[in-house]
Amino acid sequence: MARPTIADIADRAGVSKGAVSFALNGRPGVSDATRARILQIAEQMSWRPHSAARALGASRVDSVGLVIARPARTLGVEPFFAHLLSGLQSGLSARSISLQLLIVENTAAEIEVYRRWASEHRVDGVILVDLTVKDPRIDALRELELPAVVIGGRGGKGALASVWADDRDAMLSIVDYLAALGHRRIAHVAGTPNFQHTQRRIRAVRDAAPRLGLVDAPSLTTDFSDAEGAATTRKLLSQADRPTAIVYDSDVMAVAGLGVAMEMGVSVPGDLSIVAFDDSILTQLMHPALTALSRDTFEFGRQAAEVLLEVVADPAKVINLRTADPVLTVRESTAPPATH
Amino acid sequence: MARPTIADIADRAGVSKGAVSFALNGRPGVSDATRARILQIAEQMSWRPHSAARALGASRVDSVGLVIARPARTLGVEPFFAHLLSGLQSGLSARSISLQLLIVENTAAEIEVYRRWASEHRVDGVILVDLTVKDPRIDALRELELPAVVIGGRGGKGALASVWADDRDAMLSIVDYLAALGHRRIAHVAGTPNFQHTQRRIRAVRDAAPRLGLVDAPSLTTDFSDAEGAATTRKLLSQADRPTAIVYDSDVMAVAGLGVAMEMGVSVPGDLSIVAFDDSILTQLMHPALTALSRDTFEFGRQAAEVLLEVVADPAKVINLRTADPVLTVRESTAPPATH
DNA sequence: CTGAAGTGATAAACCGGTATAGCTCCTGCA
DNA sequence: TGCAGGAGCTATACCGGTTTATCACTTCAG
Repeated sequence: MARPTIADIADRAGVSKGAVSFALNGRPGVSDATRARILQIAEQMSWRPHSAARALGASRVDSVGLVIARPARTLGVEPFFAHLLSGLQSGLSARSISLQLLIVENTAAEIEVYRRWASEHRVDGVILVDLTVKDPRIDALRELELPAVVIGGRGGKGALASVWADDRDAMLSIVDYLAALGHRRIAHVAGTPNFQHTQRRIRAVRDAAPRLGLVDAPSLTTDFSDAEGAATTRKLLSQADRPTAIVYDSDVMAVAGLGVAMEMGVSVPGDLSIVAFDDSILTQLMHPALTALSRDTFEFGRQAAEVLLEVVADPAKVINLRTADPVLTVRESTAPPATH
Repeated sequence: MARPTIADIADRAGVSKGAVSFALNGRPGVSDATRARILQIAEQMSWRPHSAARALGASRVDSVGLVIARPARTLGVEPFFAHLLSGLQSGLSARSISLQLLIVENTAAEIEVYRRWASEHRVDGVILVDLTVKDPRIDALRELELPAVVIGGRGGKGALASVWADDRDAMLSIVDYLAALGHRRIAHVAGTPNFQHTQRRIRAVRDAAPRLGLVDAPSLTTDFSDAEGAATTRKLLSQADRPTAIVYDSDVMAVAGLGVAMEMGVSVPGDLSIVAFDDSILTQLMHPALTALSRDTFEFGRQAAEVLLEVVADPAKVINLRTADPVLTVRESTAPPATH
């Protein structure tokens, strides 16, 4: 017999389909002896529930979705998503819930996917990444009544559950460290301005500047690409009063920045300190290796999965979980500024 | 009405459920007029099929799976999977088939996933990557009767469909180019020896050596990590007769190798030419930018998706599709060897 | 004029589970 | 002795589609 159904098990055990269902789902209604017998037969026939049948009856599909709205070209270089995925799966596998992944070009397409998933009952809930200012996805998901958890930002006014890290504190820890080394001209090469976390990081730099006596602390926004990271660095290093330290919002941009420094004959960390707001193997492949802020992205994903499952189980619940703070891993790209 | 079913549509149209099903699936049994009316009502009620219900009835779930058996840590740096995913989706989205992604630690876990997916009817077929010599997954999938397409290798003796690129020709194009530049001492830092493509590349180097008059052409295997890439490079460059050119099986190892060369005072491309057997943004971030073999991974994924859908539709079909040959993108890391 | 074939539809079975109403014992208590 | 109540199980409806058997009716060939 290729793929046994509960009817087959019921036959063999000499009981009804209902009894088998009760036994397999650990609910009352069968004696311990019968339950044991049924479980043994199921095991022996290597029975597994047909996911579609279960979904149809129980109106849950044991599957959650993740849509990433970024051009594929910029993906993959950053290990962020790979780690996040692993973490998510680790959190989901406990209850053997599967993950649907979709990469789309933009937010409009992403919302369209949610709409389709909701109407086709393909997922029980979704995970939101790259939260933007006034993010249209929040309203869309609420309207669709699709359970969701936001990663890396707050889910709007009491709307969606979220798992977030404190970007502000993280950025402050970087700027504090650089200031302690003696830097007073610190620049910030930021990401896309419409991302919430970009805004928070920019604000953190701006707010810290007076307290630390920074002469100048500009935040320049980019599109997160290596090209703009390089171009912005070139601009910064061409100024009369060039910064003695630059903080990059991503490791890719930091690497691009390092390349520009070398190309312009600016020594790192002698003339310029570099910090990446994100860690990966990239930062360690460089010479000098880059000082970077390490986040436990795997754990991040794991927690997000758990929160999502809670929200799926009880959509009324609103959870805002703050994860462990990221830590600054100091390597070779930071040093006190040259005295002149 | 939140989520209309075909019964609702049938009510409104004044026909039976069956007629609605026929109309929506474009099969005979209803008149053109009725069909048009039903389609219009469905559209107006923004009806979408309930995926589980359809799966249960039609015994296909419109979903395929991809399992990647690699530690998450080594993923993500290479954009290979991100591009492959996008390509796969592009090929699947046409028939709105969704993709299940799972990252696991090893092949045993991967096979376990296939077993589960098959018995739970979660996917119609799977995509296999990282084919090894005597790959146990092939037999497992055949036994499970799960349609599959192999990416980057042949699917065994007439067993599984495959989409593959010619690694041998690609490697030859690299070695030919280096030999034409004048290099006679060429080393090959290969990946894991149990991967089929590693074997093919090693064989290609070995076979080409006599024809090109290479003095020495060792292939050294690694675990694909930056650490082993660096260590192997260190060993090669410490030899009395060090190679004047090194070909790396991955871009990450090539970057690590470049770092070692710099650290040992070996100038690139003056004293050493470097080629990466895989392209990505990484190679372009370096100084010098690395000469690399570019493959159209997106297209690769798209074709794999199409082949898989054909195999799902007709499991008896065996397709072996050879994709476009990769091309060598020459950048700054290759030059004729120094004369001494 | 009759029978065969074709068209456009319906009703009902079915896919493989879950949920529920109801039935049969058995036990305990008044 | 009677009856409430619970344990243990069965029968059946149901989820939302697909598929098949069947049927009424038209058309057309013989």
